[in-house]
Amino acid sequence: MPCYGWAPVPVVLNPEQSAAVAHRGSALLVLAGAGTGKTRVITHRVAALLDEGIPPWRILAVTFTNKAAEEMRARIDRLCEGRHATKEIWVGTFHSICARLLRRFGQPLGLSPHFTIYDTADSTAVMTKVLEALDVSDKLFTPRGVLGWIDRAKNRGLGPGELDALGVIEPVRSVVAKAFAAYQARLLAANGADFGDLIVHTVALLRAAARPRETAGQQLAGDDPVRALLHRFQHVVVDEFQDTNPLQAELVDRLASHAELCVVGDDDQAIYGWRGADVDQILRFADRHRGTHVVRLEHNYRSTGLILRCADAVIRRNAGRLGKTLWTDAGDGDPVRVLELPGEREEARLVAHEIRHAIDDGASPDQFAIFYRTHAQSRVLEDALRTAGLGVRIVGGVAFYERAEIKDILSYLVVLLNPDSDAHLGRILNRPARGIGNTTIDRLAALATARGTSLWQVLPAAREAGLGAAACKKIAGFVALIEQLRERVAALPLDALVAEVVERTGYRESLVLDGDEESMGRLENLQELLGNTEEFLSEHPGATLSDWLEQTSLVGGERGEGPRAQAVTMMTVHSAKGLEFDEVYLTGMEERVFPHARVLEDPVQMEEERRLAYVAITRARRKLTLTMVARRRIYGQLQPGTPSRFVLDLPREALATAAARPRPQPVVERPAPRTPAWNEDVVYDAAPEIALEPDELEGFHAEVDGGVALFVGMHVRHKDFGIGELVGWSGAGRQLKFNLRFARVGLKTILARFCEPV
DNA sequence: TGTTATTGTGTTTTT
DNA sequence: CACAATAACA
Repeated sequence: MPCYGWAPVPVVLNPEQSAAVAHRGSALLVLAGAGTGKTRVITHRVAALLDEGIPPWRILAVTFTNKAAEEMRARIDRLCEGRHATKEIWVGTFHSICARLLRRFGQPLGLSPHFTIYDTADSTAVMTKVLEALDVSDKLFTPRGVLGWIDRAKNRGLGPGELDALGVIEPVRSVVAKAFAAYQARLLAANGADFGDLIVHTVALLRAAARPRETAGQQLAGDDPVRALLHRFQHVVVDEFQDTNPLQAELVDRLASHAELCVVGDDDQAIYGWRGADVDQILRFADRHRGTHVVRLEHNYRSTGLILRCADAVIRRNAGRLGKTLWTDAGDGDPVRVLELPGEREEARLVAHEIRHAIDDGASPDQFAIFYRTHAQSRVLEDALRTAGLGVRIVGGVAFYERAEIKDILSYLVVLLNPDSDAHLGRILNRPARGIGNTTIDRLAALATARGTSLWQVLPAAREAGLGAAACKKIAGFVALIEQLRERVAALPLDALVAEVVERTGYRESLVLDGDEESMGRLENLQELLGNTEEFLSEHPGATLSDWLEQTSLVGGERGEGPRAQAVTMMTVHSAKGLEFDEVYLTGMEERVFPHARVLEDPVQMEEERRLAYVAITRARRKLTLTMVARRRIYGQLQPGTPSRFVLDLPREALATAAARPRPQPVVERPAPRTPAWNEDVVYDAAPEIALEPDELEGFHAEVDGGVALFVGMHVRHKDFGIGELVGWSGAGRQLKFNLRFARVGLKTILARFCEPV
């Protein structure tokens, strides 16, 4: 992830940052507010360690997202400028680091080096089979629900027999326990691991290696490489520590068992509680590590004063926080805007329209970001941006890699490396249709179960499964196809291999023969997959199939074409964590959207939602616009929208108003020095004094006349006066009047029908 | 056995 | 409203 535009970051580290960089000799906890130079501290710390002579391979840096890992590596490289072999530093996400370790050392656990990482869809497919076999009510036990319990168990390091700790009540507990065990057995037999397993298995390895040798078994004795791993790292740095779950915390502790540990985090940005993350990890860190040194970073270098005021107004209403207050010396900056529009199309058009104009005036597209709470909101926005001729880059999104045709081809690729992966083999056996029907597959699966082997193993024995000659012939053809392709894996470069799979399996041909619109779309998607593969190969020369599969399962994707600098970025607020942009549009600021309908009843989740809003606001450097709509389509039904409580929490003097009220001066003031709240009782901020009443928002309402969304600040052309800025309006229809400010003639009130939108 | 129509069904967020 | 799972068809 590049650095977006300018940043008013001082050349020299401030005293707190320096302290965090320089501290040695005990565990270090850096409590770093948004935009306070957290990544800077980490990268400088790593660079300093290298300068002190620590070998790069003895340093480990862990992040949560691949974007963060990429950026961190890039910044370390830049800082070290060829002075050190930075390639040898281990930088990665929890999951990628664990996958790497398991490929190398996972054999004792039953994982071969080419084990398959199961994504959510793969796991669901397996669990569906498991529940069918258990013959339990599929109303009461959905694959998703059971997997949810299993995931929660894994996040806390619990096995099928330890579900009590989760507080699962009885009929559920025993069913989940059975399903859990059966699911793990299937995954292991298929040489597969789901996301949670990556951590679970790695911790198991490290636990075993840490035990005294006599109990650890033969193969772990002596020059055990895993044991060596425990001594490998001298320094471990963990970013976004507030989002670790208990098992990940154990993983960190073990990897750092002979290292100095530095964790960086912000309790106000903990937004992954639903995934098992537990802020307690950060709260209890000092208890687990004696002599922990704590550094707090509160000086914000990212955002302007009024943006920070808004952020503070939102987050201060949370009770359970350590209580930081960000401050800046950057000045107020532009007021934050709140705009209401009639519907989501208008909302999208407004955003597109404004960005279009800014770009026409010379702004760079990558300065802009559009955030939303859920992916479902992205579609309308994407359409509007494309209509406005803007390049779009969508992070995550209605995942490209989850589309049927993509999953099919990727399943072929998985099978080429790991034919025992039943879930993937079962998926492609008859895709494209080659006359291997469900009954055939069911019988083969039954035989595999009876023999305790994988599906692939029984394919040559199709006859013994009671199948007719025709079916056997087709199976044999399929086996031959896969085996031919397997021979090509080592022979072809990655992109050629993928192309060959699309071709030789007859997949492309079947789509071409179909010829309808949908199939054409699928063909395009396959083309895009090929493009992504080529891009990956050029970024990672010599990458193997294994590398590519890991990338697709762990990294997910970005959608959009063209160079990044030419595109506006769209993403969920969750994906935005850790990033920053000059100008941010935060859309869908309505109750039931953000905060999401599902959290309204639960105060704990509501606090997380509030932190999410805080994260969103603090991404903006210079300009922040919040939009909300009067009516939104949910479930295909028009639903009235009410302003988000987070909007109502904003201090009115930080907002742009229709009446262009004189702007007050106060920035967030430097807070009085406070004794560190660390490990004491939580500090509660004083009650907020200013907040918006719902009716105060009226001045912001935008309206639509003739299909054009109106909003304060938009530009309008008049044939005599030229271009003017809209400062307000009155009336409606033919009587709609604009209050406009023109550069030459100043303020004018003009009938709207004499003006046209620019 | 494979394709198509219909009826449910359900939606946060991610590695 | 979309999409998936099911039912009815060819």
